[in-house]
Amino acid sequence: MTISVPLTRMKAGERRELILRAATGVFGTSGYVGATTADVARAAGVSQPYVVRMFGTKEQLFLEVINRALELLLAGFQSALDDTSSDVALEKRMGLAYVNQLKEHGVLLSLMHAFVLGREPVIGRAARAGFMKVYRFLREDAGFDAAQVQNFLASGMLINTMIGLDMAEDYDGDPDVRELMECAFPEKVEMVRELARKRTEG
Amino acid sequence: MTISVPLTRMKAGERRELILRAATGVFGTSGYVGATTADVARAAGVSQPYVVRMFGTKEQLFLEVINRALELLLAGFQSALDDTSSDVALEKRMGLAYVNQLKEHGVLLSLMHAFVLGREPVIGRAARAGFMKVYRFLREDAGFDAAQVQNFLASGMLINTMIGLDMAEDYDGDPDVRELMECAFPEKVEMVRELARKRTEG
DNA sequence: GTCTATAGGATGATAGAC
DNA sequence: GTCTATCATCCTATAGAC
Repeated sequence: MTISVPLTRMKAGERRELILRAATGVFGTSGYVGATTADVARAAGVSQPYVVRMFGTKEQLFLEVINRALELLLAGFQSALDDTSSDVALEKRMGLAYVNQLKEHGVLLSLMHAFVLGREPVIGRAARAGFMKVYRFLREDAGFDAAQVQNFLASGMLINTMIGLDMAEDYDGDPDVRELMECAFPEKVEMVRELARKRTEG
Repeated sequence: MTISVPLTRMKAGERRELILRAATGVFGTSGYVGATTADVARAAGVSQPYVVRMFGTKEQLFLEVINRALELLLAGFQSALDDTSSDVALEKRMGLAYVNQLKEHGVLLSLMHAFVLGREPVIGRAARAGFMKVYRFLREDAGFDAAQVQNFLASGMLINTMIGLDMAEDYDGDPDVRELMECAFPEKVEMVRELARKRTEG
């Protein structure tokens, strides 16, 4: 009698997280429509039907991806809020928390893709609700005033855009791009460029 | 002998502009991947194969759409730059020129969709080049300093995001949304809401 | 829990008539 | 210049075995 359990078996919860991470990267790169469930499956090392089986539909998978991204983002903000040890201003700590989300590719970009699909009935509603959740966290929990929130979110959207553009591809080292990025996220430019380099090589 | 020319005939140049306008709206709503050539054809009142015939591929059509959008945007900026009659500050005039592009649906959103597709080989390159064109116009022609450009572009990306989210759909009249939008484009909130209303009704 | 096979639907693009 | 018909591809989702 041989062991019939495949070596690749694991608990559903673990696979779920694995697939969600993979999906985050894929949706971040290709967007909701452009990403295929087969892309996600390949990235996660499972079969395409399994992805669908586990999440029901591609749409539901995407919703879980952006909900997870929101949780990560708000958790990062909450940590920045709680960390009163450093003497760095709150606004700056929050900015760093935002940029730190770039460590996992697709977290911010998946959200960005959702944010420009407001006319999709289901995704649009979720995207608006998610955006407002962030807004209210900044306004209420973090205590930002209206101008601060606007500034903060605007910078965030510019960062998203430049990451989405994949600026490092054609303009790595371009002084104009460098100037723009330093303005948008000083102290973090090196980290961003390094991430881009790592991807190009890997 | 009867007239065999269909009533719908027109010169290619006119149809071209007609289709480009329609495509701008469709791509703005659904994004590059989500928009279909059939959607564009329907919006333009022509057949789907005709759209493909005229532009070669969907990709080339999209490239023409974003190039046209860039031309409109830069032309608007140039006008704001030339108009020295008013005593409004240049930065503000440029901001109004930006928001005025909302009058044609899809101009800003098509660009935004392109901006988050940096990893698409062809579209990504065009998107980066277009973004840098705007950047250099602001920096050199308009004479903005680094911080001004960063601020201006950040506000622009936030505006794009809120338009893309279609905020008016669920949050029309919400005081939080109103506050955020007034911050982002004062004097223009009414115009934007009116456009949203017109769409909902029409 | 995970896979293979495949159905079913949409979509980009071509062929060819008028 | 514009349309109808149609092909080939791709992709989501289902069925069912192990």
